[in-house]
Amino acid sequence: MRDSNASEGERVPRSDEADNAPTAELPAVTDRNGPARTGRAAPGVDPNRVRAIPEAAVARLAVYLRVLSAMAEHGAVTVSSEELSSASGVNSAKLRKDLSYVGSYGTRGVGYEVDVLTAEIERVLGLTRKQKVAVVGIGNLGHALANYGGFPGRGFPVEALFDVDADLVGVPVGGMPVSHIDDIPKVCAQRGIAIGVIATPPAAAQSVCDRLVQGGVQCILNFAPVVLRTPPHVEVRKVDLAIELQILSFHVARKTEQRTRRRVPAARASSNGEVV
Amino acid sequence: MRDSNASEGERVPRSDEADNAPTAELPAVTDRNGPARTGRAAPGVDPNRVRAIPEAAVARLAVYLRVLSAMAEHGAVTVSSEELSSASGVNSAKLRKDLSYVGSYGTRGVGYEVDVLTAEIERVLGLTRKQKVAVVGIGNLGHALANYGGFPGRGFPVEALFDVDADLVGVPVGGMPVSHIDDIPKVCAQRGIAIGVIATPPAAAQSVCDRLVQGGVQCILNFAPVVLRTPPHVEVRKVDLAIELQILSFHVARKTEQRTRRRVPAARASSNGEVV
DNA sequence: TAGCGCTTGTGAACGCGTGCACAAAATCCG
DNA sequence: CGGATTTTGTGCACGCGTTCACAAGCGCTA
Ligand SMILES: NC(=O)c1ccc[n+]([C@@H]2O[C@H](COP(=O)([O-])OP(=O)(O)OC[C@H]3O[C@@H](n4cnc5c(N)ncnc54)[C@H](O)[C@@H]3O)[C@@H](O)[C@H]2O)c1
Ligand SMILES: NC(=O)c1ccc[n+]([C@@H]2O[C@H](COP(=O)([O-])OP(=O)(O)OC[C@H]3O[C@@H](n4cnc5c(N)ncnc54)[C@H](O)[C@@H]3O)[C@@H](O)[C@H]2O)c1
Repeated sequence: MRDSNASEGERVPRSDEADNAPTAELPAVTDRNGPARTGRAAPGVDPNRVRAIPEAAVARLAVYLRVLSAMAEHGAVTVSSEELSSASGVNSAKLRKDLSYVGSYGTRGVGYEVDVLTAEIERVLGLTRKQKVAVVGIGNLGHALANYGGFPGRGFPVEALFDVDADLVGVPVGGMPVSHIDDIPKVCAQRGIAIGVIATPPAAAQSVCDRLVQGGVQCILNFAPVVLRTPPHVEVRKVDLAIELQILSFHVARKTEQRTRRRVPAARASSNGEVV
Repeated sequence: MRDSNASEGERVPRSDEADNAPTAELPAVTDRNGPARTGRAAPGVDPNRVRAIPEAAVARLAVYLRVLSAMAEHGAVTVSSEELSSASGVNSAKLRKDLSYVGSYGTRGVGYEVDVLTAEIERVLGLTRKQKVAVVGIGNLGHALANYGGFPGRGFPVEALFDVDADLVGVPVGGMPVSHIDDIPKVCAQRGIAIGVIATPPAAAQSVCDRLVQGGVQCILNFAPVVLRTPPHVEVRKVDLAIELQILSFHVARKTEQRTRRRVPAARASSNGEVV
């Protein structure tokens, strides 16, 4: 996904390490290792195993978390891998493999305790500490993001808003006044903001990104359809809706093409000889 | 990469065909979304198969398209794989491999003609025919989507809006009046809408999805944080912003954990001698 | 307590995507 | 006109993620 949106993780290294960089693409996901704190790594497990969690698995763990929380609200106490996987839309073997990255918190013959599993996934995903979010570009999309209750509700309080528009500065949006983009570095550093969301026009995105980095922001979620250049330590994820639509469009085209081909058996051959 | 988005189209097959689902995702990647080739996922060997383009490659092709269009505006006539790849944030070998799925339209020693390459990628992605889009749920997000010029501008005209709210029905948003969700099947079928975008509250998403499918929609872009169940022929991609934030949060956690461990030299060395 | 049925956890195989490295092709230039 | 130069296109190898299949483990029951 994957990604991403799967599909994804397209970070461009800044200038210096420009060309031969192995970089980007699946930026070396993890190596968390076992015990650390919080407790007993599963008994009998290789003591100092350094395990990397595939990014795709991280994305799915977040889905499991959402499903688990819905199940908990519904009163469920335990859940089997079969139930959880079908509710999450994945294969049960894959689910168990994903959970094995988290640790061994299931009971054979029974399943998983919903609250335990929830807590452990949250621990691994680093959700025990709330990450503060700043939104830059309070236009159509920025307004929606600022008003959205789903972020604070999931441990991502929106603690700063920025725009360049003088008419917007000072105006409260979603209960938070908009600041000017010149203050991005200062405000982000002061408030300890970890995640920056860019919802500005594409032309402004890179400069906004630079200021966020300057302010100590560690991750960026980018809605502007441009490739951002960042230093290696900053993680970037992009959400490009036009690309999503184009991927869907591709599938439509493929399907209708197949259907047409089936109806008209004598299709032409393309230049490279393959049947089209 | 999903992630992304994934990526990562997590479609759950409707009841009947339970396990062998092609899945697709990543997010992603993308990532974005994820794996699963675009060719027929048929278990049997399809002899004269359509060239299967990896979904990740499709996502990147869409990026190349955007970059190419920017280059064309800038007056570029030809472009080398090196230029295009660095502007797109990918490895040049990968870019050439991606383009090879499209065909051989480059000139060795020179590069690619911008307009030719653009046209060929558009052809492969099925962008030669405009795909009509409907947006359901004209709230915060739906408003932003309906007002967004980037969709029509890229060949995805928004041709219908729907909401359940009686106060909204009939009101024009972004130049298009809102219809009632009960009319989804009828209107979608009439106007030949291919892509449905779901921006309703999670609880309403599945029923909206069902109606879109009923109206003949072939693809769905889902913003509601729920797993949609659809018949096998309907392609679903999800955009879950909370999951994006959680993935970023995971990276933050990993980094700070590493940093902490490094500061506390009591850390053990792993068996293979590498510093942990 | 022993046996049985159920579910977890994971080793191992497989398949796919990525990156490397180079031959092929086309242009440039002397 | 032939060699040097540039850049494409791709065969191949490697590594990661997915999937299978099953042993290990736990609770229940007799
Ligand atoms: N609206 C959507 O549904 C949608 C969908 C996909 C992508 N996007 C992308 O998201 C971004 C925002 O879209 P939008 O529809 O909200 O645009 P918008 O024009 O409504 O809002 C942009 C906002 O950014 C502000 N801005 C302009 N320059 C700025 C700068 N240098 N620093 C800070 N703020 C600045 C503007 O004042 C405005 O408030 C765009 O890049 C767009 O391509 C939007
Ligand atoms: N706003 C964001 O930035 C954001 C971010 C991430 C995810 N989302 C998700 O996107 C979806 C929409 O978010 P929003 O902020 O726009 O919500 P919203 O409450 O502002 O808007 C929801 C709209 O859907 C309409 N609606 C309710 N039930 C409906 C039904 N059965 N059929 C059709 N329409 C119906 C409502 O009338 C309303 O207009 C939600 O699922 C939310 O979780 C939103």
